[in-house]
Amino acid sequence: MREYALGETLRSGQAFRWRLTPAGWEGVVKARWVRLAPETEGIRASVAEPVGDWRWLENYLQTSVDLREVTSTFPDDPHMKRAVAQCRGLRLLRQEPWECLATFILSSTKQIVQIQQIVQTLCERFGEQIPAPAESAPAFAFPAPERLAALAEGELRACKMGFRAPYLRETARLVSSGEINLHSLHSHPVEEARAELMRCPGVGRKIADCVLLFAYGLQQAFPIDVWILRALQQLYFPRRRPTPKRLLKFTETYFGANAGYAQQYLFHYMRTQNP
DNA sequence: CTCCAGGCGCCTT
DNA sequence: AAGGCGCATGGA
Repeated sequence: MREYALGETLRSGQAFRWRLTPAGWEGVVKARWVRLAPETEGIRASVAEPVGDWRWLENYLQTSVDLREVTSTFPDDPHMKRAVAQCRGLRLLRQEPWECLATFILSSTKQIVQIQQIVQTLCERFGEQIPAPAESAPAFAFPAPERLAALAEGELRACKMGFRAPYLRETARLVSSGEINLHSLHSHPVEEARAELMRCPGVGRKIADCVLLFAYGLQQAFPIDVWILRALQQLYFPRRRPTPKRLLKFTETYFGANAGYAQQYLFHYMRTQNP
């Protein structure tokens, strides 16, 4: 593994369950409690129970991705150069599809801190408790779709998710019933996979693209949220205001083979720039 | 107080 | 097709 900006990656708005403690970043991956701490050579990982095979974590963290190779495919313009300089070591995680889909349904018109709070409450109330060190806070798996589908809407609303509650509940039902199969999306063309995700209520183009990128690693996905919209308009279209359709076409052609990665660098660049 | 947040669904033109 | 608006909730 080469450079890895662990803290930047874990709190860059991709995943919402990582908390910084004096001992490191604590979170849950594939129903396992994990603590991560950066070291001079790599990342030190602690778990609650012994594991022999670490591929689940290497895959989640995407440690084997060569970032220089990725960023070398970015367009050669001053904005991307600055973004790359500012985001050195930033990576895309590879998350579990269900958790990613559910948490991004909860993300609409919410600030990242708020999303984290909602997700934490949801997991504490409805997730299975999992082994964690005694000195650590109790840990919970992300609730299975079956569990959320069986809840009353009011139980979800009590987690402060507001109007997103019926969206999450119905999506949980679609997934748990098998009407939508998240495991089969890997083998579909990206347009089909996107359309399938968008069958879920509360999932439009932006959230579908987040799931395609953050859970399936599809680099053709380029989520356009308010931050990216501002970035594109300010950096690439300072004079004219292109239509959303035109803007989408631009992102599909301009950012290259790792467009999804470029999007995450732009997002983080915009959010960490001047106030 | 108002404005906005990693949007979406639905209703008008 | 394109634009406007309401939706819960909380922070700035």
